[in-house]
Amino acid sequence: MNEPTFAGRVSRWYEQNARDLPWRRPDVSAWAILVSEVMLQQTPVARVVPVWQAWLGRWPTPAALAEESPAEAIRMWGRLGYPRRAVRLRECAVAVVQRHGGTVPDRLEQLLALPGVGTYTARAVAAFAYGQRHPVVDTNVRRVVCRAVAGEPDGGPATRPADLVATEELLPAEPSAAALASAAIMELGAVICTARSPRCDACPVETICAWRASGQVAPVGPTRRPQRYAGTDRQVRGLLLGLLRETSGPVPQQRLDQVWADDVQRARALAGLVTDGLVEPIGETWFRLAGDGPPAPLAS
DNA sequence: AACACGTGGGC
DNA sequence: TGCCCAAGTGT
Repeated sequence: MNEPTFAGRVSRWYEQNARDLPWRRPDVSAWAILVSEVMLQQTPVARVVPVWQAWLGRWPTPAALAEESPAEAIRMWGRLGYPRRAVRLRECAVAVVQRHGGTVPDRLEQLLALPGVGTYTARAVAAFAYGQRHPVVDTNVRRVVCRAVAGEPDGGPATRPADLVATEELLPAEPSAAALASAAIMELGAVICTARSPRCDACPVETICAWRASGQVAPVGPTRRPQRYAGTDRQVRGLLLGLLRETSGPVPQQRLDQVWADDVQRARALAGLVTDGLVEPIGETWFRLAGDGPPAPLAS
C-alpha cells in the first residue's frame, strides 16, 4: 500500500471540510464560475457571496450581461472594490458572445484573451468549470506549495513560472482529480495554511510539510511595501464613484467638487475614471456613470 | 518590474 | 488609530 500523496491527503481533507460556497455546487455554469473568480480577485469570500447571487440572478448568462450598460454593472457590483472589474466583466460577456457564441470557452488561450481574465482566472475556469488538468496558482496555492515543498515561509510577491511547475508536479494525472486537488490546495491555503497564523495542528499534510519540519522559519524581511490608502487617488476615485453610483443619471461637476478639496488631485482622479471606462463626461460640466442613460448628444 | 487599482473587517 | 490584509489584472 502506497503512502497517500500530498494531493491525495489534501483532496481527502477537502472532501470532508470544504466550505459550502454557492459556486461550488453541482450544475453551476462555467459563466457563474467565471463571475465568481473575477469577484474573488483580491476580495474576501464573505463579501462576494451575496453580490454573486444577485448578479447571477439578474444576469444568468453572458448574453444577458452583454446587453446591459456599464453603469448597471457598476451599480450591481456594489462595494466589492476595484470597480474596473465590473466594467471588464461586462466586456468579457460581450467578448464571449461575439467570439464564442455566448458560451464560455474551454481553452486556456481563449480564456486568457478575455477582458479581466489573467493567468489565475483562466486556469481556474478551465479546471473548475471544465475539469481540465491545469495548475491553478493563486496566492494561497503559492504559499502552501512554497511551505510544504520548499520549506519557505511564503510564496513571495509574484507568481513565477516555477510556481506553476512546482504545483503541476503535485497534481494527480487524472484531470478531474487534478481539478479537485487544485481546489483543495487553494482551500487549504485559505482556511488552514494562512499567511498570518497557520493552524498546523489541523493540517492534513503536517507530517510531510517541509516548512513544519524546518521549525517554521519566519519570513526574512518585509514581504512588501504597505499599501496606503488615505489621501491617495484611489480614495478620491472611490469617493467620486460613490457619488455617481448613488445618483441616477448625470451629476454636475459642482457636486463632484465637494467630494475632495484638492482640485488637481480630484481632476486627476476623475480623468482616470473616464479613462478606465467607469465614468463619461456629458458636455463640459456634467458627468455620469458610463452608459447611464441615453447616448450623450454629439458635440456640434 | 513596479505600480495603480477599492473596500471593509480584524487586531 | 492605523496597519495588514483578501481566490489578481493591466500597464
